[in-house]
Amino acid sequence: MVNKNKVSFGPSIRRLPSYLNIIRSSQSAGVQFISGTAIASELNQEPIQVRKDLAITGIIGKPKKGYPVNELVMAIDHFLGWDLVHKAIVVGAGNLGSALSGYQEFKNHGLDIVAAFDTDPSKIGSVIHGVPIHPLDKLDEIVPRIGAEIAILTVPFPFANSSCESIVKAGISSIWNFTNSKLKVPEGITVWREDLSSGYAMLSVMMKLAQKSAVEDL
Amino acid sequence: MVNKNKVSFGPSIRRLPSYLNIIRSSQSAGVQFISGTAIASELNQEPIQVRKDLAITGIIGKPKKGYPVNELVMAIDHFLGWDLVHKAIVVGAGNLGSALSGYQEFKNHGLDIVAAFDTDPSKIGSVIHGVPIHPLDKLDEIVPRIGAEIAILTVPFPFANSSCESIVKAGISSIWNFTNSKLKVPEGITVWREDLSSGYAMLSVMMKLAQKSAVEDL
DNA sequence: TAGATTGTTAATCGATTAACAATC
DNA sequence: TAGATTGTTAATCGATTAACAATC
Repeated sequence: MVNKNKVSFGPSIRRLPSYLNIIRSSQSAGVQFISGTAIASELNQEPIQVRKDLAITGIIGKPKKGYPVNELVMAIDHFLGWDLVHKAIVVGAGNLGSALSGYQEFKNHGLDIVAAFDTDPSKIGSVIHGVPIHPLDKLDEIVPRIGAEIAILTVPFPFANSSCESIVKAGISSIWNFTNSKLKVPEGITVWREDLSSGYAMLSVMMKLAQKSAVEDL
Repeated sequence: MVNKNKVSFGPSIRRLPSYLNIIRSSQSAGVQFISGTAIASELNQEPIQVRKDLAITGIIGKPKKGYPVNELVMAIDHFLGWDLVHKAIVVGAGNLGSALSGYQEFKNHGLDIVAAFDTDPSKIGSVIHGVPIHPLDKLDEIVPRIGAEIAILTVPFPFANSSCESIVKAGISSIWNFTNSKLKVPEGITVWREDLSSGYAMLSVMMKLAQKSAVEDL
């Protein structure tokens, strides 16, 4: 039971969705085969990296031709678990929660947002992007009924951990955490934290470097 | 001019914002010193990793006591460039754009969202979270006037590259890209892509692994 | 056929972790 | 003082990149 929470090939997994985008658009263009070289050049990457990444999905390409597009799409979808539908709820129906509820793309990846929860009485009862908003204290009752597996957590920071507890208590075992809070969860609960601050940290540092090298270029 | 676009210490930079959160809350609790050990245990990390990460900011700790909280906050803020204010615009004033405009936290990190742009006539002229929405074709005129440096790109996928072109033409050199599109930009433009799909890919694969190990536990 | 592209094996690179003397 | 915590140096680990024979 070692490494229970360690996902190998993290970087490769994170790159697969970009490949899938490109491959899918070749697919709808009616192309039969796509080479790792072509995918790489589209993304400004090295071809060897694309080949290594695709290898983890189990797909086998043909020398000179590339990878069979239809099989490749299926292989990536399956590897990512995107060929299965998971019902999800949004907890915290603010702007971000609304935005995610409306993301058509997620539906193509098997993420089916079926309900949202909030404490604001003015929101409860209304519907955003086809998703009904329920009172937060009905989690226990509604989650088992609708069979939700995933909670998308978009409450304000101070409410993150209490909401998380309610979510776990309601029987959900996977949480996509958009708050800045490091959630304290019992063993067996899967959490992925989407950290916008760290994204801005990267942009900000890159900006500093760009300015510096622009000065050096003078 | 090698490595112009390579940021060293990427993983460390991405972890710094989490540390900053914890250190800031110690700061407001009036604590004078915080140890790497304490930060690590808060985040379920190894202390050595925290020490290594903090070292890149130039801060020096005191054996047995830890790091001086006030100096540490300043060191991280400065290293990340968060001690400077950058004016930003939102391009694409949908739900996600609105959500980001309202993020109070970003303001604390020097990100000042001063305008939004959209093509939808029903949105133009209105104000979200204090941010006025302008017509997209006024980018050229308004960006130089307000001195915006950063564009937060939250348009739907098909409009990503054309919007990006307009943004660059208007004189902006840093783009925070929330679309799924790999942007084609001229040299010297800094882009950070915030990729929600790759986040969901990670969650999804982790869910598969969790189910598998739950079965193995029987 | 000739040559583009594959999968594999090996080399390099960078990040994480370990070990430990220094020290407040 | 004793011991917790630091910064540094070395070891390990994992990811990326290079090299290349196999092949359609």
